[in-house]
Amino acid sequence: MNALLLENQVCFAVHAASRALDGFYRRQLAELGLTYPQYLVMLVLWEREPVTVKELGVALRLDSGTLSPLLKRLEAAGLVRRERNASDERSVVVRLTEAGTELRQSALRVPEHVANATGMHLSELADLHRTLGRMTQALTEAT
Amino acid sequence: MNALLLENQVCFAVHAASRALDGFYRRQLAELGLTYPQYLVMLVLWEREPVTVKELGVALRLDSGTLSPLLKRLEAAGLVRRERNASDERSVVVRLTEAGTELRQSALRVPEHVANATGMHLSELADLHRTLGRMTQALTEAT
DNA sequence: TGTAATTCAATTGTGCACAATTAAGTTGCC
DNA sequence: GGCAACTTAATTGTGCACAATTGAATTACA
Repeated sequence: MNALLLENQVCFAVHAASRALDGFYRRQLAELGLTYPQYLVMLVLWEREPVTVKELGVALRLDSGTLSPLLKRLEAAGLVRRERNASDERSVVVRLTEAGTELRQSALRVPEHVANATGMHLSELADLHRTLGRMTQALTEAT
Repeated sequence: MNALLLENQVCFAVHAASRALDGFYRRQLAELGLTYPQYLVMLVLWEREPVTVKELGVALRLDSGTLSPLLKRLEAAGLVRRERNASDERSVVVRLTEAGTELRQSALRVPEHVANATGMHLSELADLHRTLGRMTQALTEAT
């Protein structure tokens, strides 16, 4: 077996799956006016608002180079507000606007659509979730 | 269970795994002077050269908007040559240079390093590969 | 108290991804 | 032969990802 064969590389399978998922979300989220990474940010906000940019970065493993312009676009779309923390001027707190809060209702049906589109059983998805989590953890810690 | 909880979403697990893998490859491939997508293109070329841009797009599921600038960077790095097909001027054929061919030797050890870094057994990786392939297929076909 | 180290966000620059469009070339069909 | 339909790359524009740097603010501590 040739180690360099594209078909043999799990890396490519992960990469391709990620893009396929991204593409599916793009179609689903178009009517909400969100991209996939913007949707991920909104998920965190719907869970526990307000959050700082720092906290968003930890939750999503993204840095400010990605988050700053993304949050500006969400702000321009009227879904979030950003304000400096009065007690620590270094940190920026992100809050939902009313429109941002309301968007949650429209987003509720998305996960089910995606789960259906994968053609997999919930138990398989749970397995996959667990396996990928373990792999991500190991890769993050590896040199 | 809250369907919109970030932790419950397989989508995020796939997304995060893809980026973790990308990051690990970035470190591994830095000394070869390749990015991860460039490495994927080189894998195809090492397998079956020459190939057209079209064929690369099919193999990697990427369009010319991604491939054209990427191939120009590989050409600027002296790893590939691009030339129009004489019999069909629409198609561009990509070939390895000598340096591009030789780079394969240095790339041979990369897959093993990655496999180790995932902390998973080969059988688990094979399972994961199969599962993701199935999911990607289903998502691509879904509306 | 004053300074060094740290924290946090923003910015800059490079590269990937994809939609939409453009342009050139080929093929099919009358 | 001539025109319509199709194929193939390239380009343009938008957005994500991350490294490196900058700058402001806070904290630690000598």
